[in-house]
Amino acid sequence: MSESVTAQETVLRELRLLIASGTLEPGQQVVQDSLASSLGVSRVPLREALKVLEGEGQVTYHPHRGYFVADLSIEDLVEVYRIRSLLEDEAIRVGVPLLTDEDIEYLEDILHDVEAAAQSQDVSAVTAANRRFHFALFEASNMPRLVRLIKNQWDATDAYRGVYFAAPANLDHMNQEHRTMVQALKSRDVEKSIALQAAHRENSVSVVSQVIKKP
Amino acid sequence: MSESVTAQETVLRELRLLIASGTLEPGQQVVQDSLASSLGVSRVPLREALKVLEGEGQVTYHPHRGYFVADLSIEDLVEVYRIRSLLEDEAIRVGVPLLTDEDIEYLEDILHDVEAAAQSQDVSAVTAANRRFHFALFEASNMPRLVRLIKNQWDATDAYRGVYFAAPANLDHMNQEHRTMVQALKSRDVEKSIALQAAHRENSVSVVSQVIKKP
DNA sequence: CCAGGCAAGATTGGATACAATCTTCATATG
DNA sequence: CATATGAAGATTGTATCCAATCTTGCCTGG
Repeated sequence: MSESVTAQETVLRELRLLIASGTLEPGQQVVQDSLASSLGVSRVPLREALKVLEGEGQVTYHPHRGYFVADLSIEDLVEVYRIRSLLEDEAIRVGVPLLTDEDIEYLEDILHDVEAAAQSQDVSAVTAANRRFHFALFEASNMPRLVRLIKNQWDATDAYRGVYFAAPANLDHMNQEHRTMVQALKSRDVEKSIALQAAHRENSVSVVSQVIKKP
Repeated sequence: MSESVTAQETVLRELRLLIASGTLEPGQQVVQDSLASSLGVSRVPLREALKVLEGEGQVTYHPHRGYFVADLSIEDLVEVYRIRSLLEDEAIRVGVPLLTDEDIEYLEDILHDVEAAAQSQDVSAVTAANRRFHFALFEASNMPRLVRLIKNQWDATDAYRGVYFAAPANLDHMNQEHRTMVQALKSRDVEKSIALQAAHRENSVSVVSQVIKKP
């Protein structure tokens, strides 16, 4: 025990999981009283965590009516991915020339994690490691605000992205792309890196859009 | 009277003003108890408003130590403006071809407001009208998430930008640029619009960076 | 003189209680 | 039958109170 962190931080992490896992379904109202007690806290830290998520667009807020899990339309999805491409292209453009050999070794280490997780069909481990891989690359840009914005865009679609990693074919494809990406990074080929990242995004946008269209 | 809004919204607006006007100085701690009572509310709505500002990067938060008004370094400023250019270029690229004649009339109306405010040396009116002008343009993109991100970047430098409009020479320059911009919009010249917006940004970044360097 | 530690005060974090608002549903009314 | 009304219940919004943590400054011991 004795997590020296605050309850709002704990609650925020929990909420992200609940949303990303779909336990809290898109469109659903977040009833503060029941959720707070189910998390073992009062409504105060829960409300503060919800305000953070509101700022990230993960939930919407209507005064006196409460918070609702954000429900992405196809238009929203397209917009999020367009914004991602603007921001990620920049992060790569700036970051790749700054990559040290150690950075690339580190990226390869993470890549092993991704592949190990893929091997054992552990979807949530794949998701986590994949995220680490891409953000290790983005962070090479040394632009913390930019990286934070990219994170927000990723989070916005987390509730839908899980399905992508469920299919083994997608996993193989992803691993292939990652390896090609590392090759491009090693030769510090900015344009190729950007193109590969773009292709990577396009794959998931098409899959996620089908999930959204479904219901 | 009977503003049916919530206290947290009111407080949020007040806080923005306090920060933009420099009443709350960069780096300064936000003491919740005194600020809350000076605003006539309890700490709860204040804390929720502060969470929103934290998400926008207007204040920083350290658990058990509190909120501090964000203090931009030169590197932060450069990053904010680089991000702005990525996002604003896109908004213009998408929005300009969609502009209706009515939209442009509306923009010219706002432009009159800006010039009237400039004439009467009303710095805060200039700031407000100038913002309306640019965001009316950005909103033509029909990309609400993109517009919101741009807003955040503007807010991040609001505490410093006031000085730009204080000098009459800058005001003349700005009006000139605005008029040229409207001409470019009328001919739906995307590239020229982007270039003009970029020049506009460059002016203020150089001025603001001097303000930051000073202390 | 300086480093470390300890106690008092200040400040933030969170739980509870109550007020304000919204939602629902039964009832009345045209 | 459709619509308005209004009261009860549900839910959110905020104030207050107490607990937890941090800061400050004094004191001690070296």
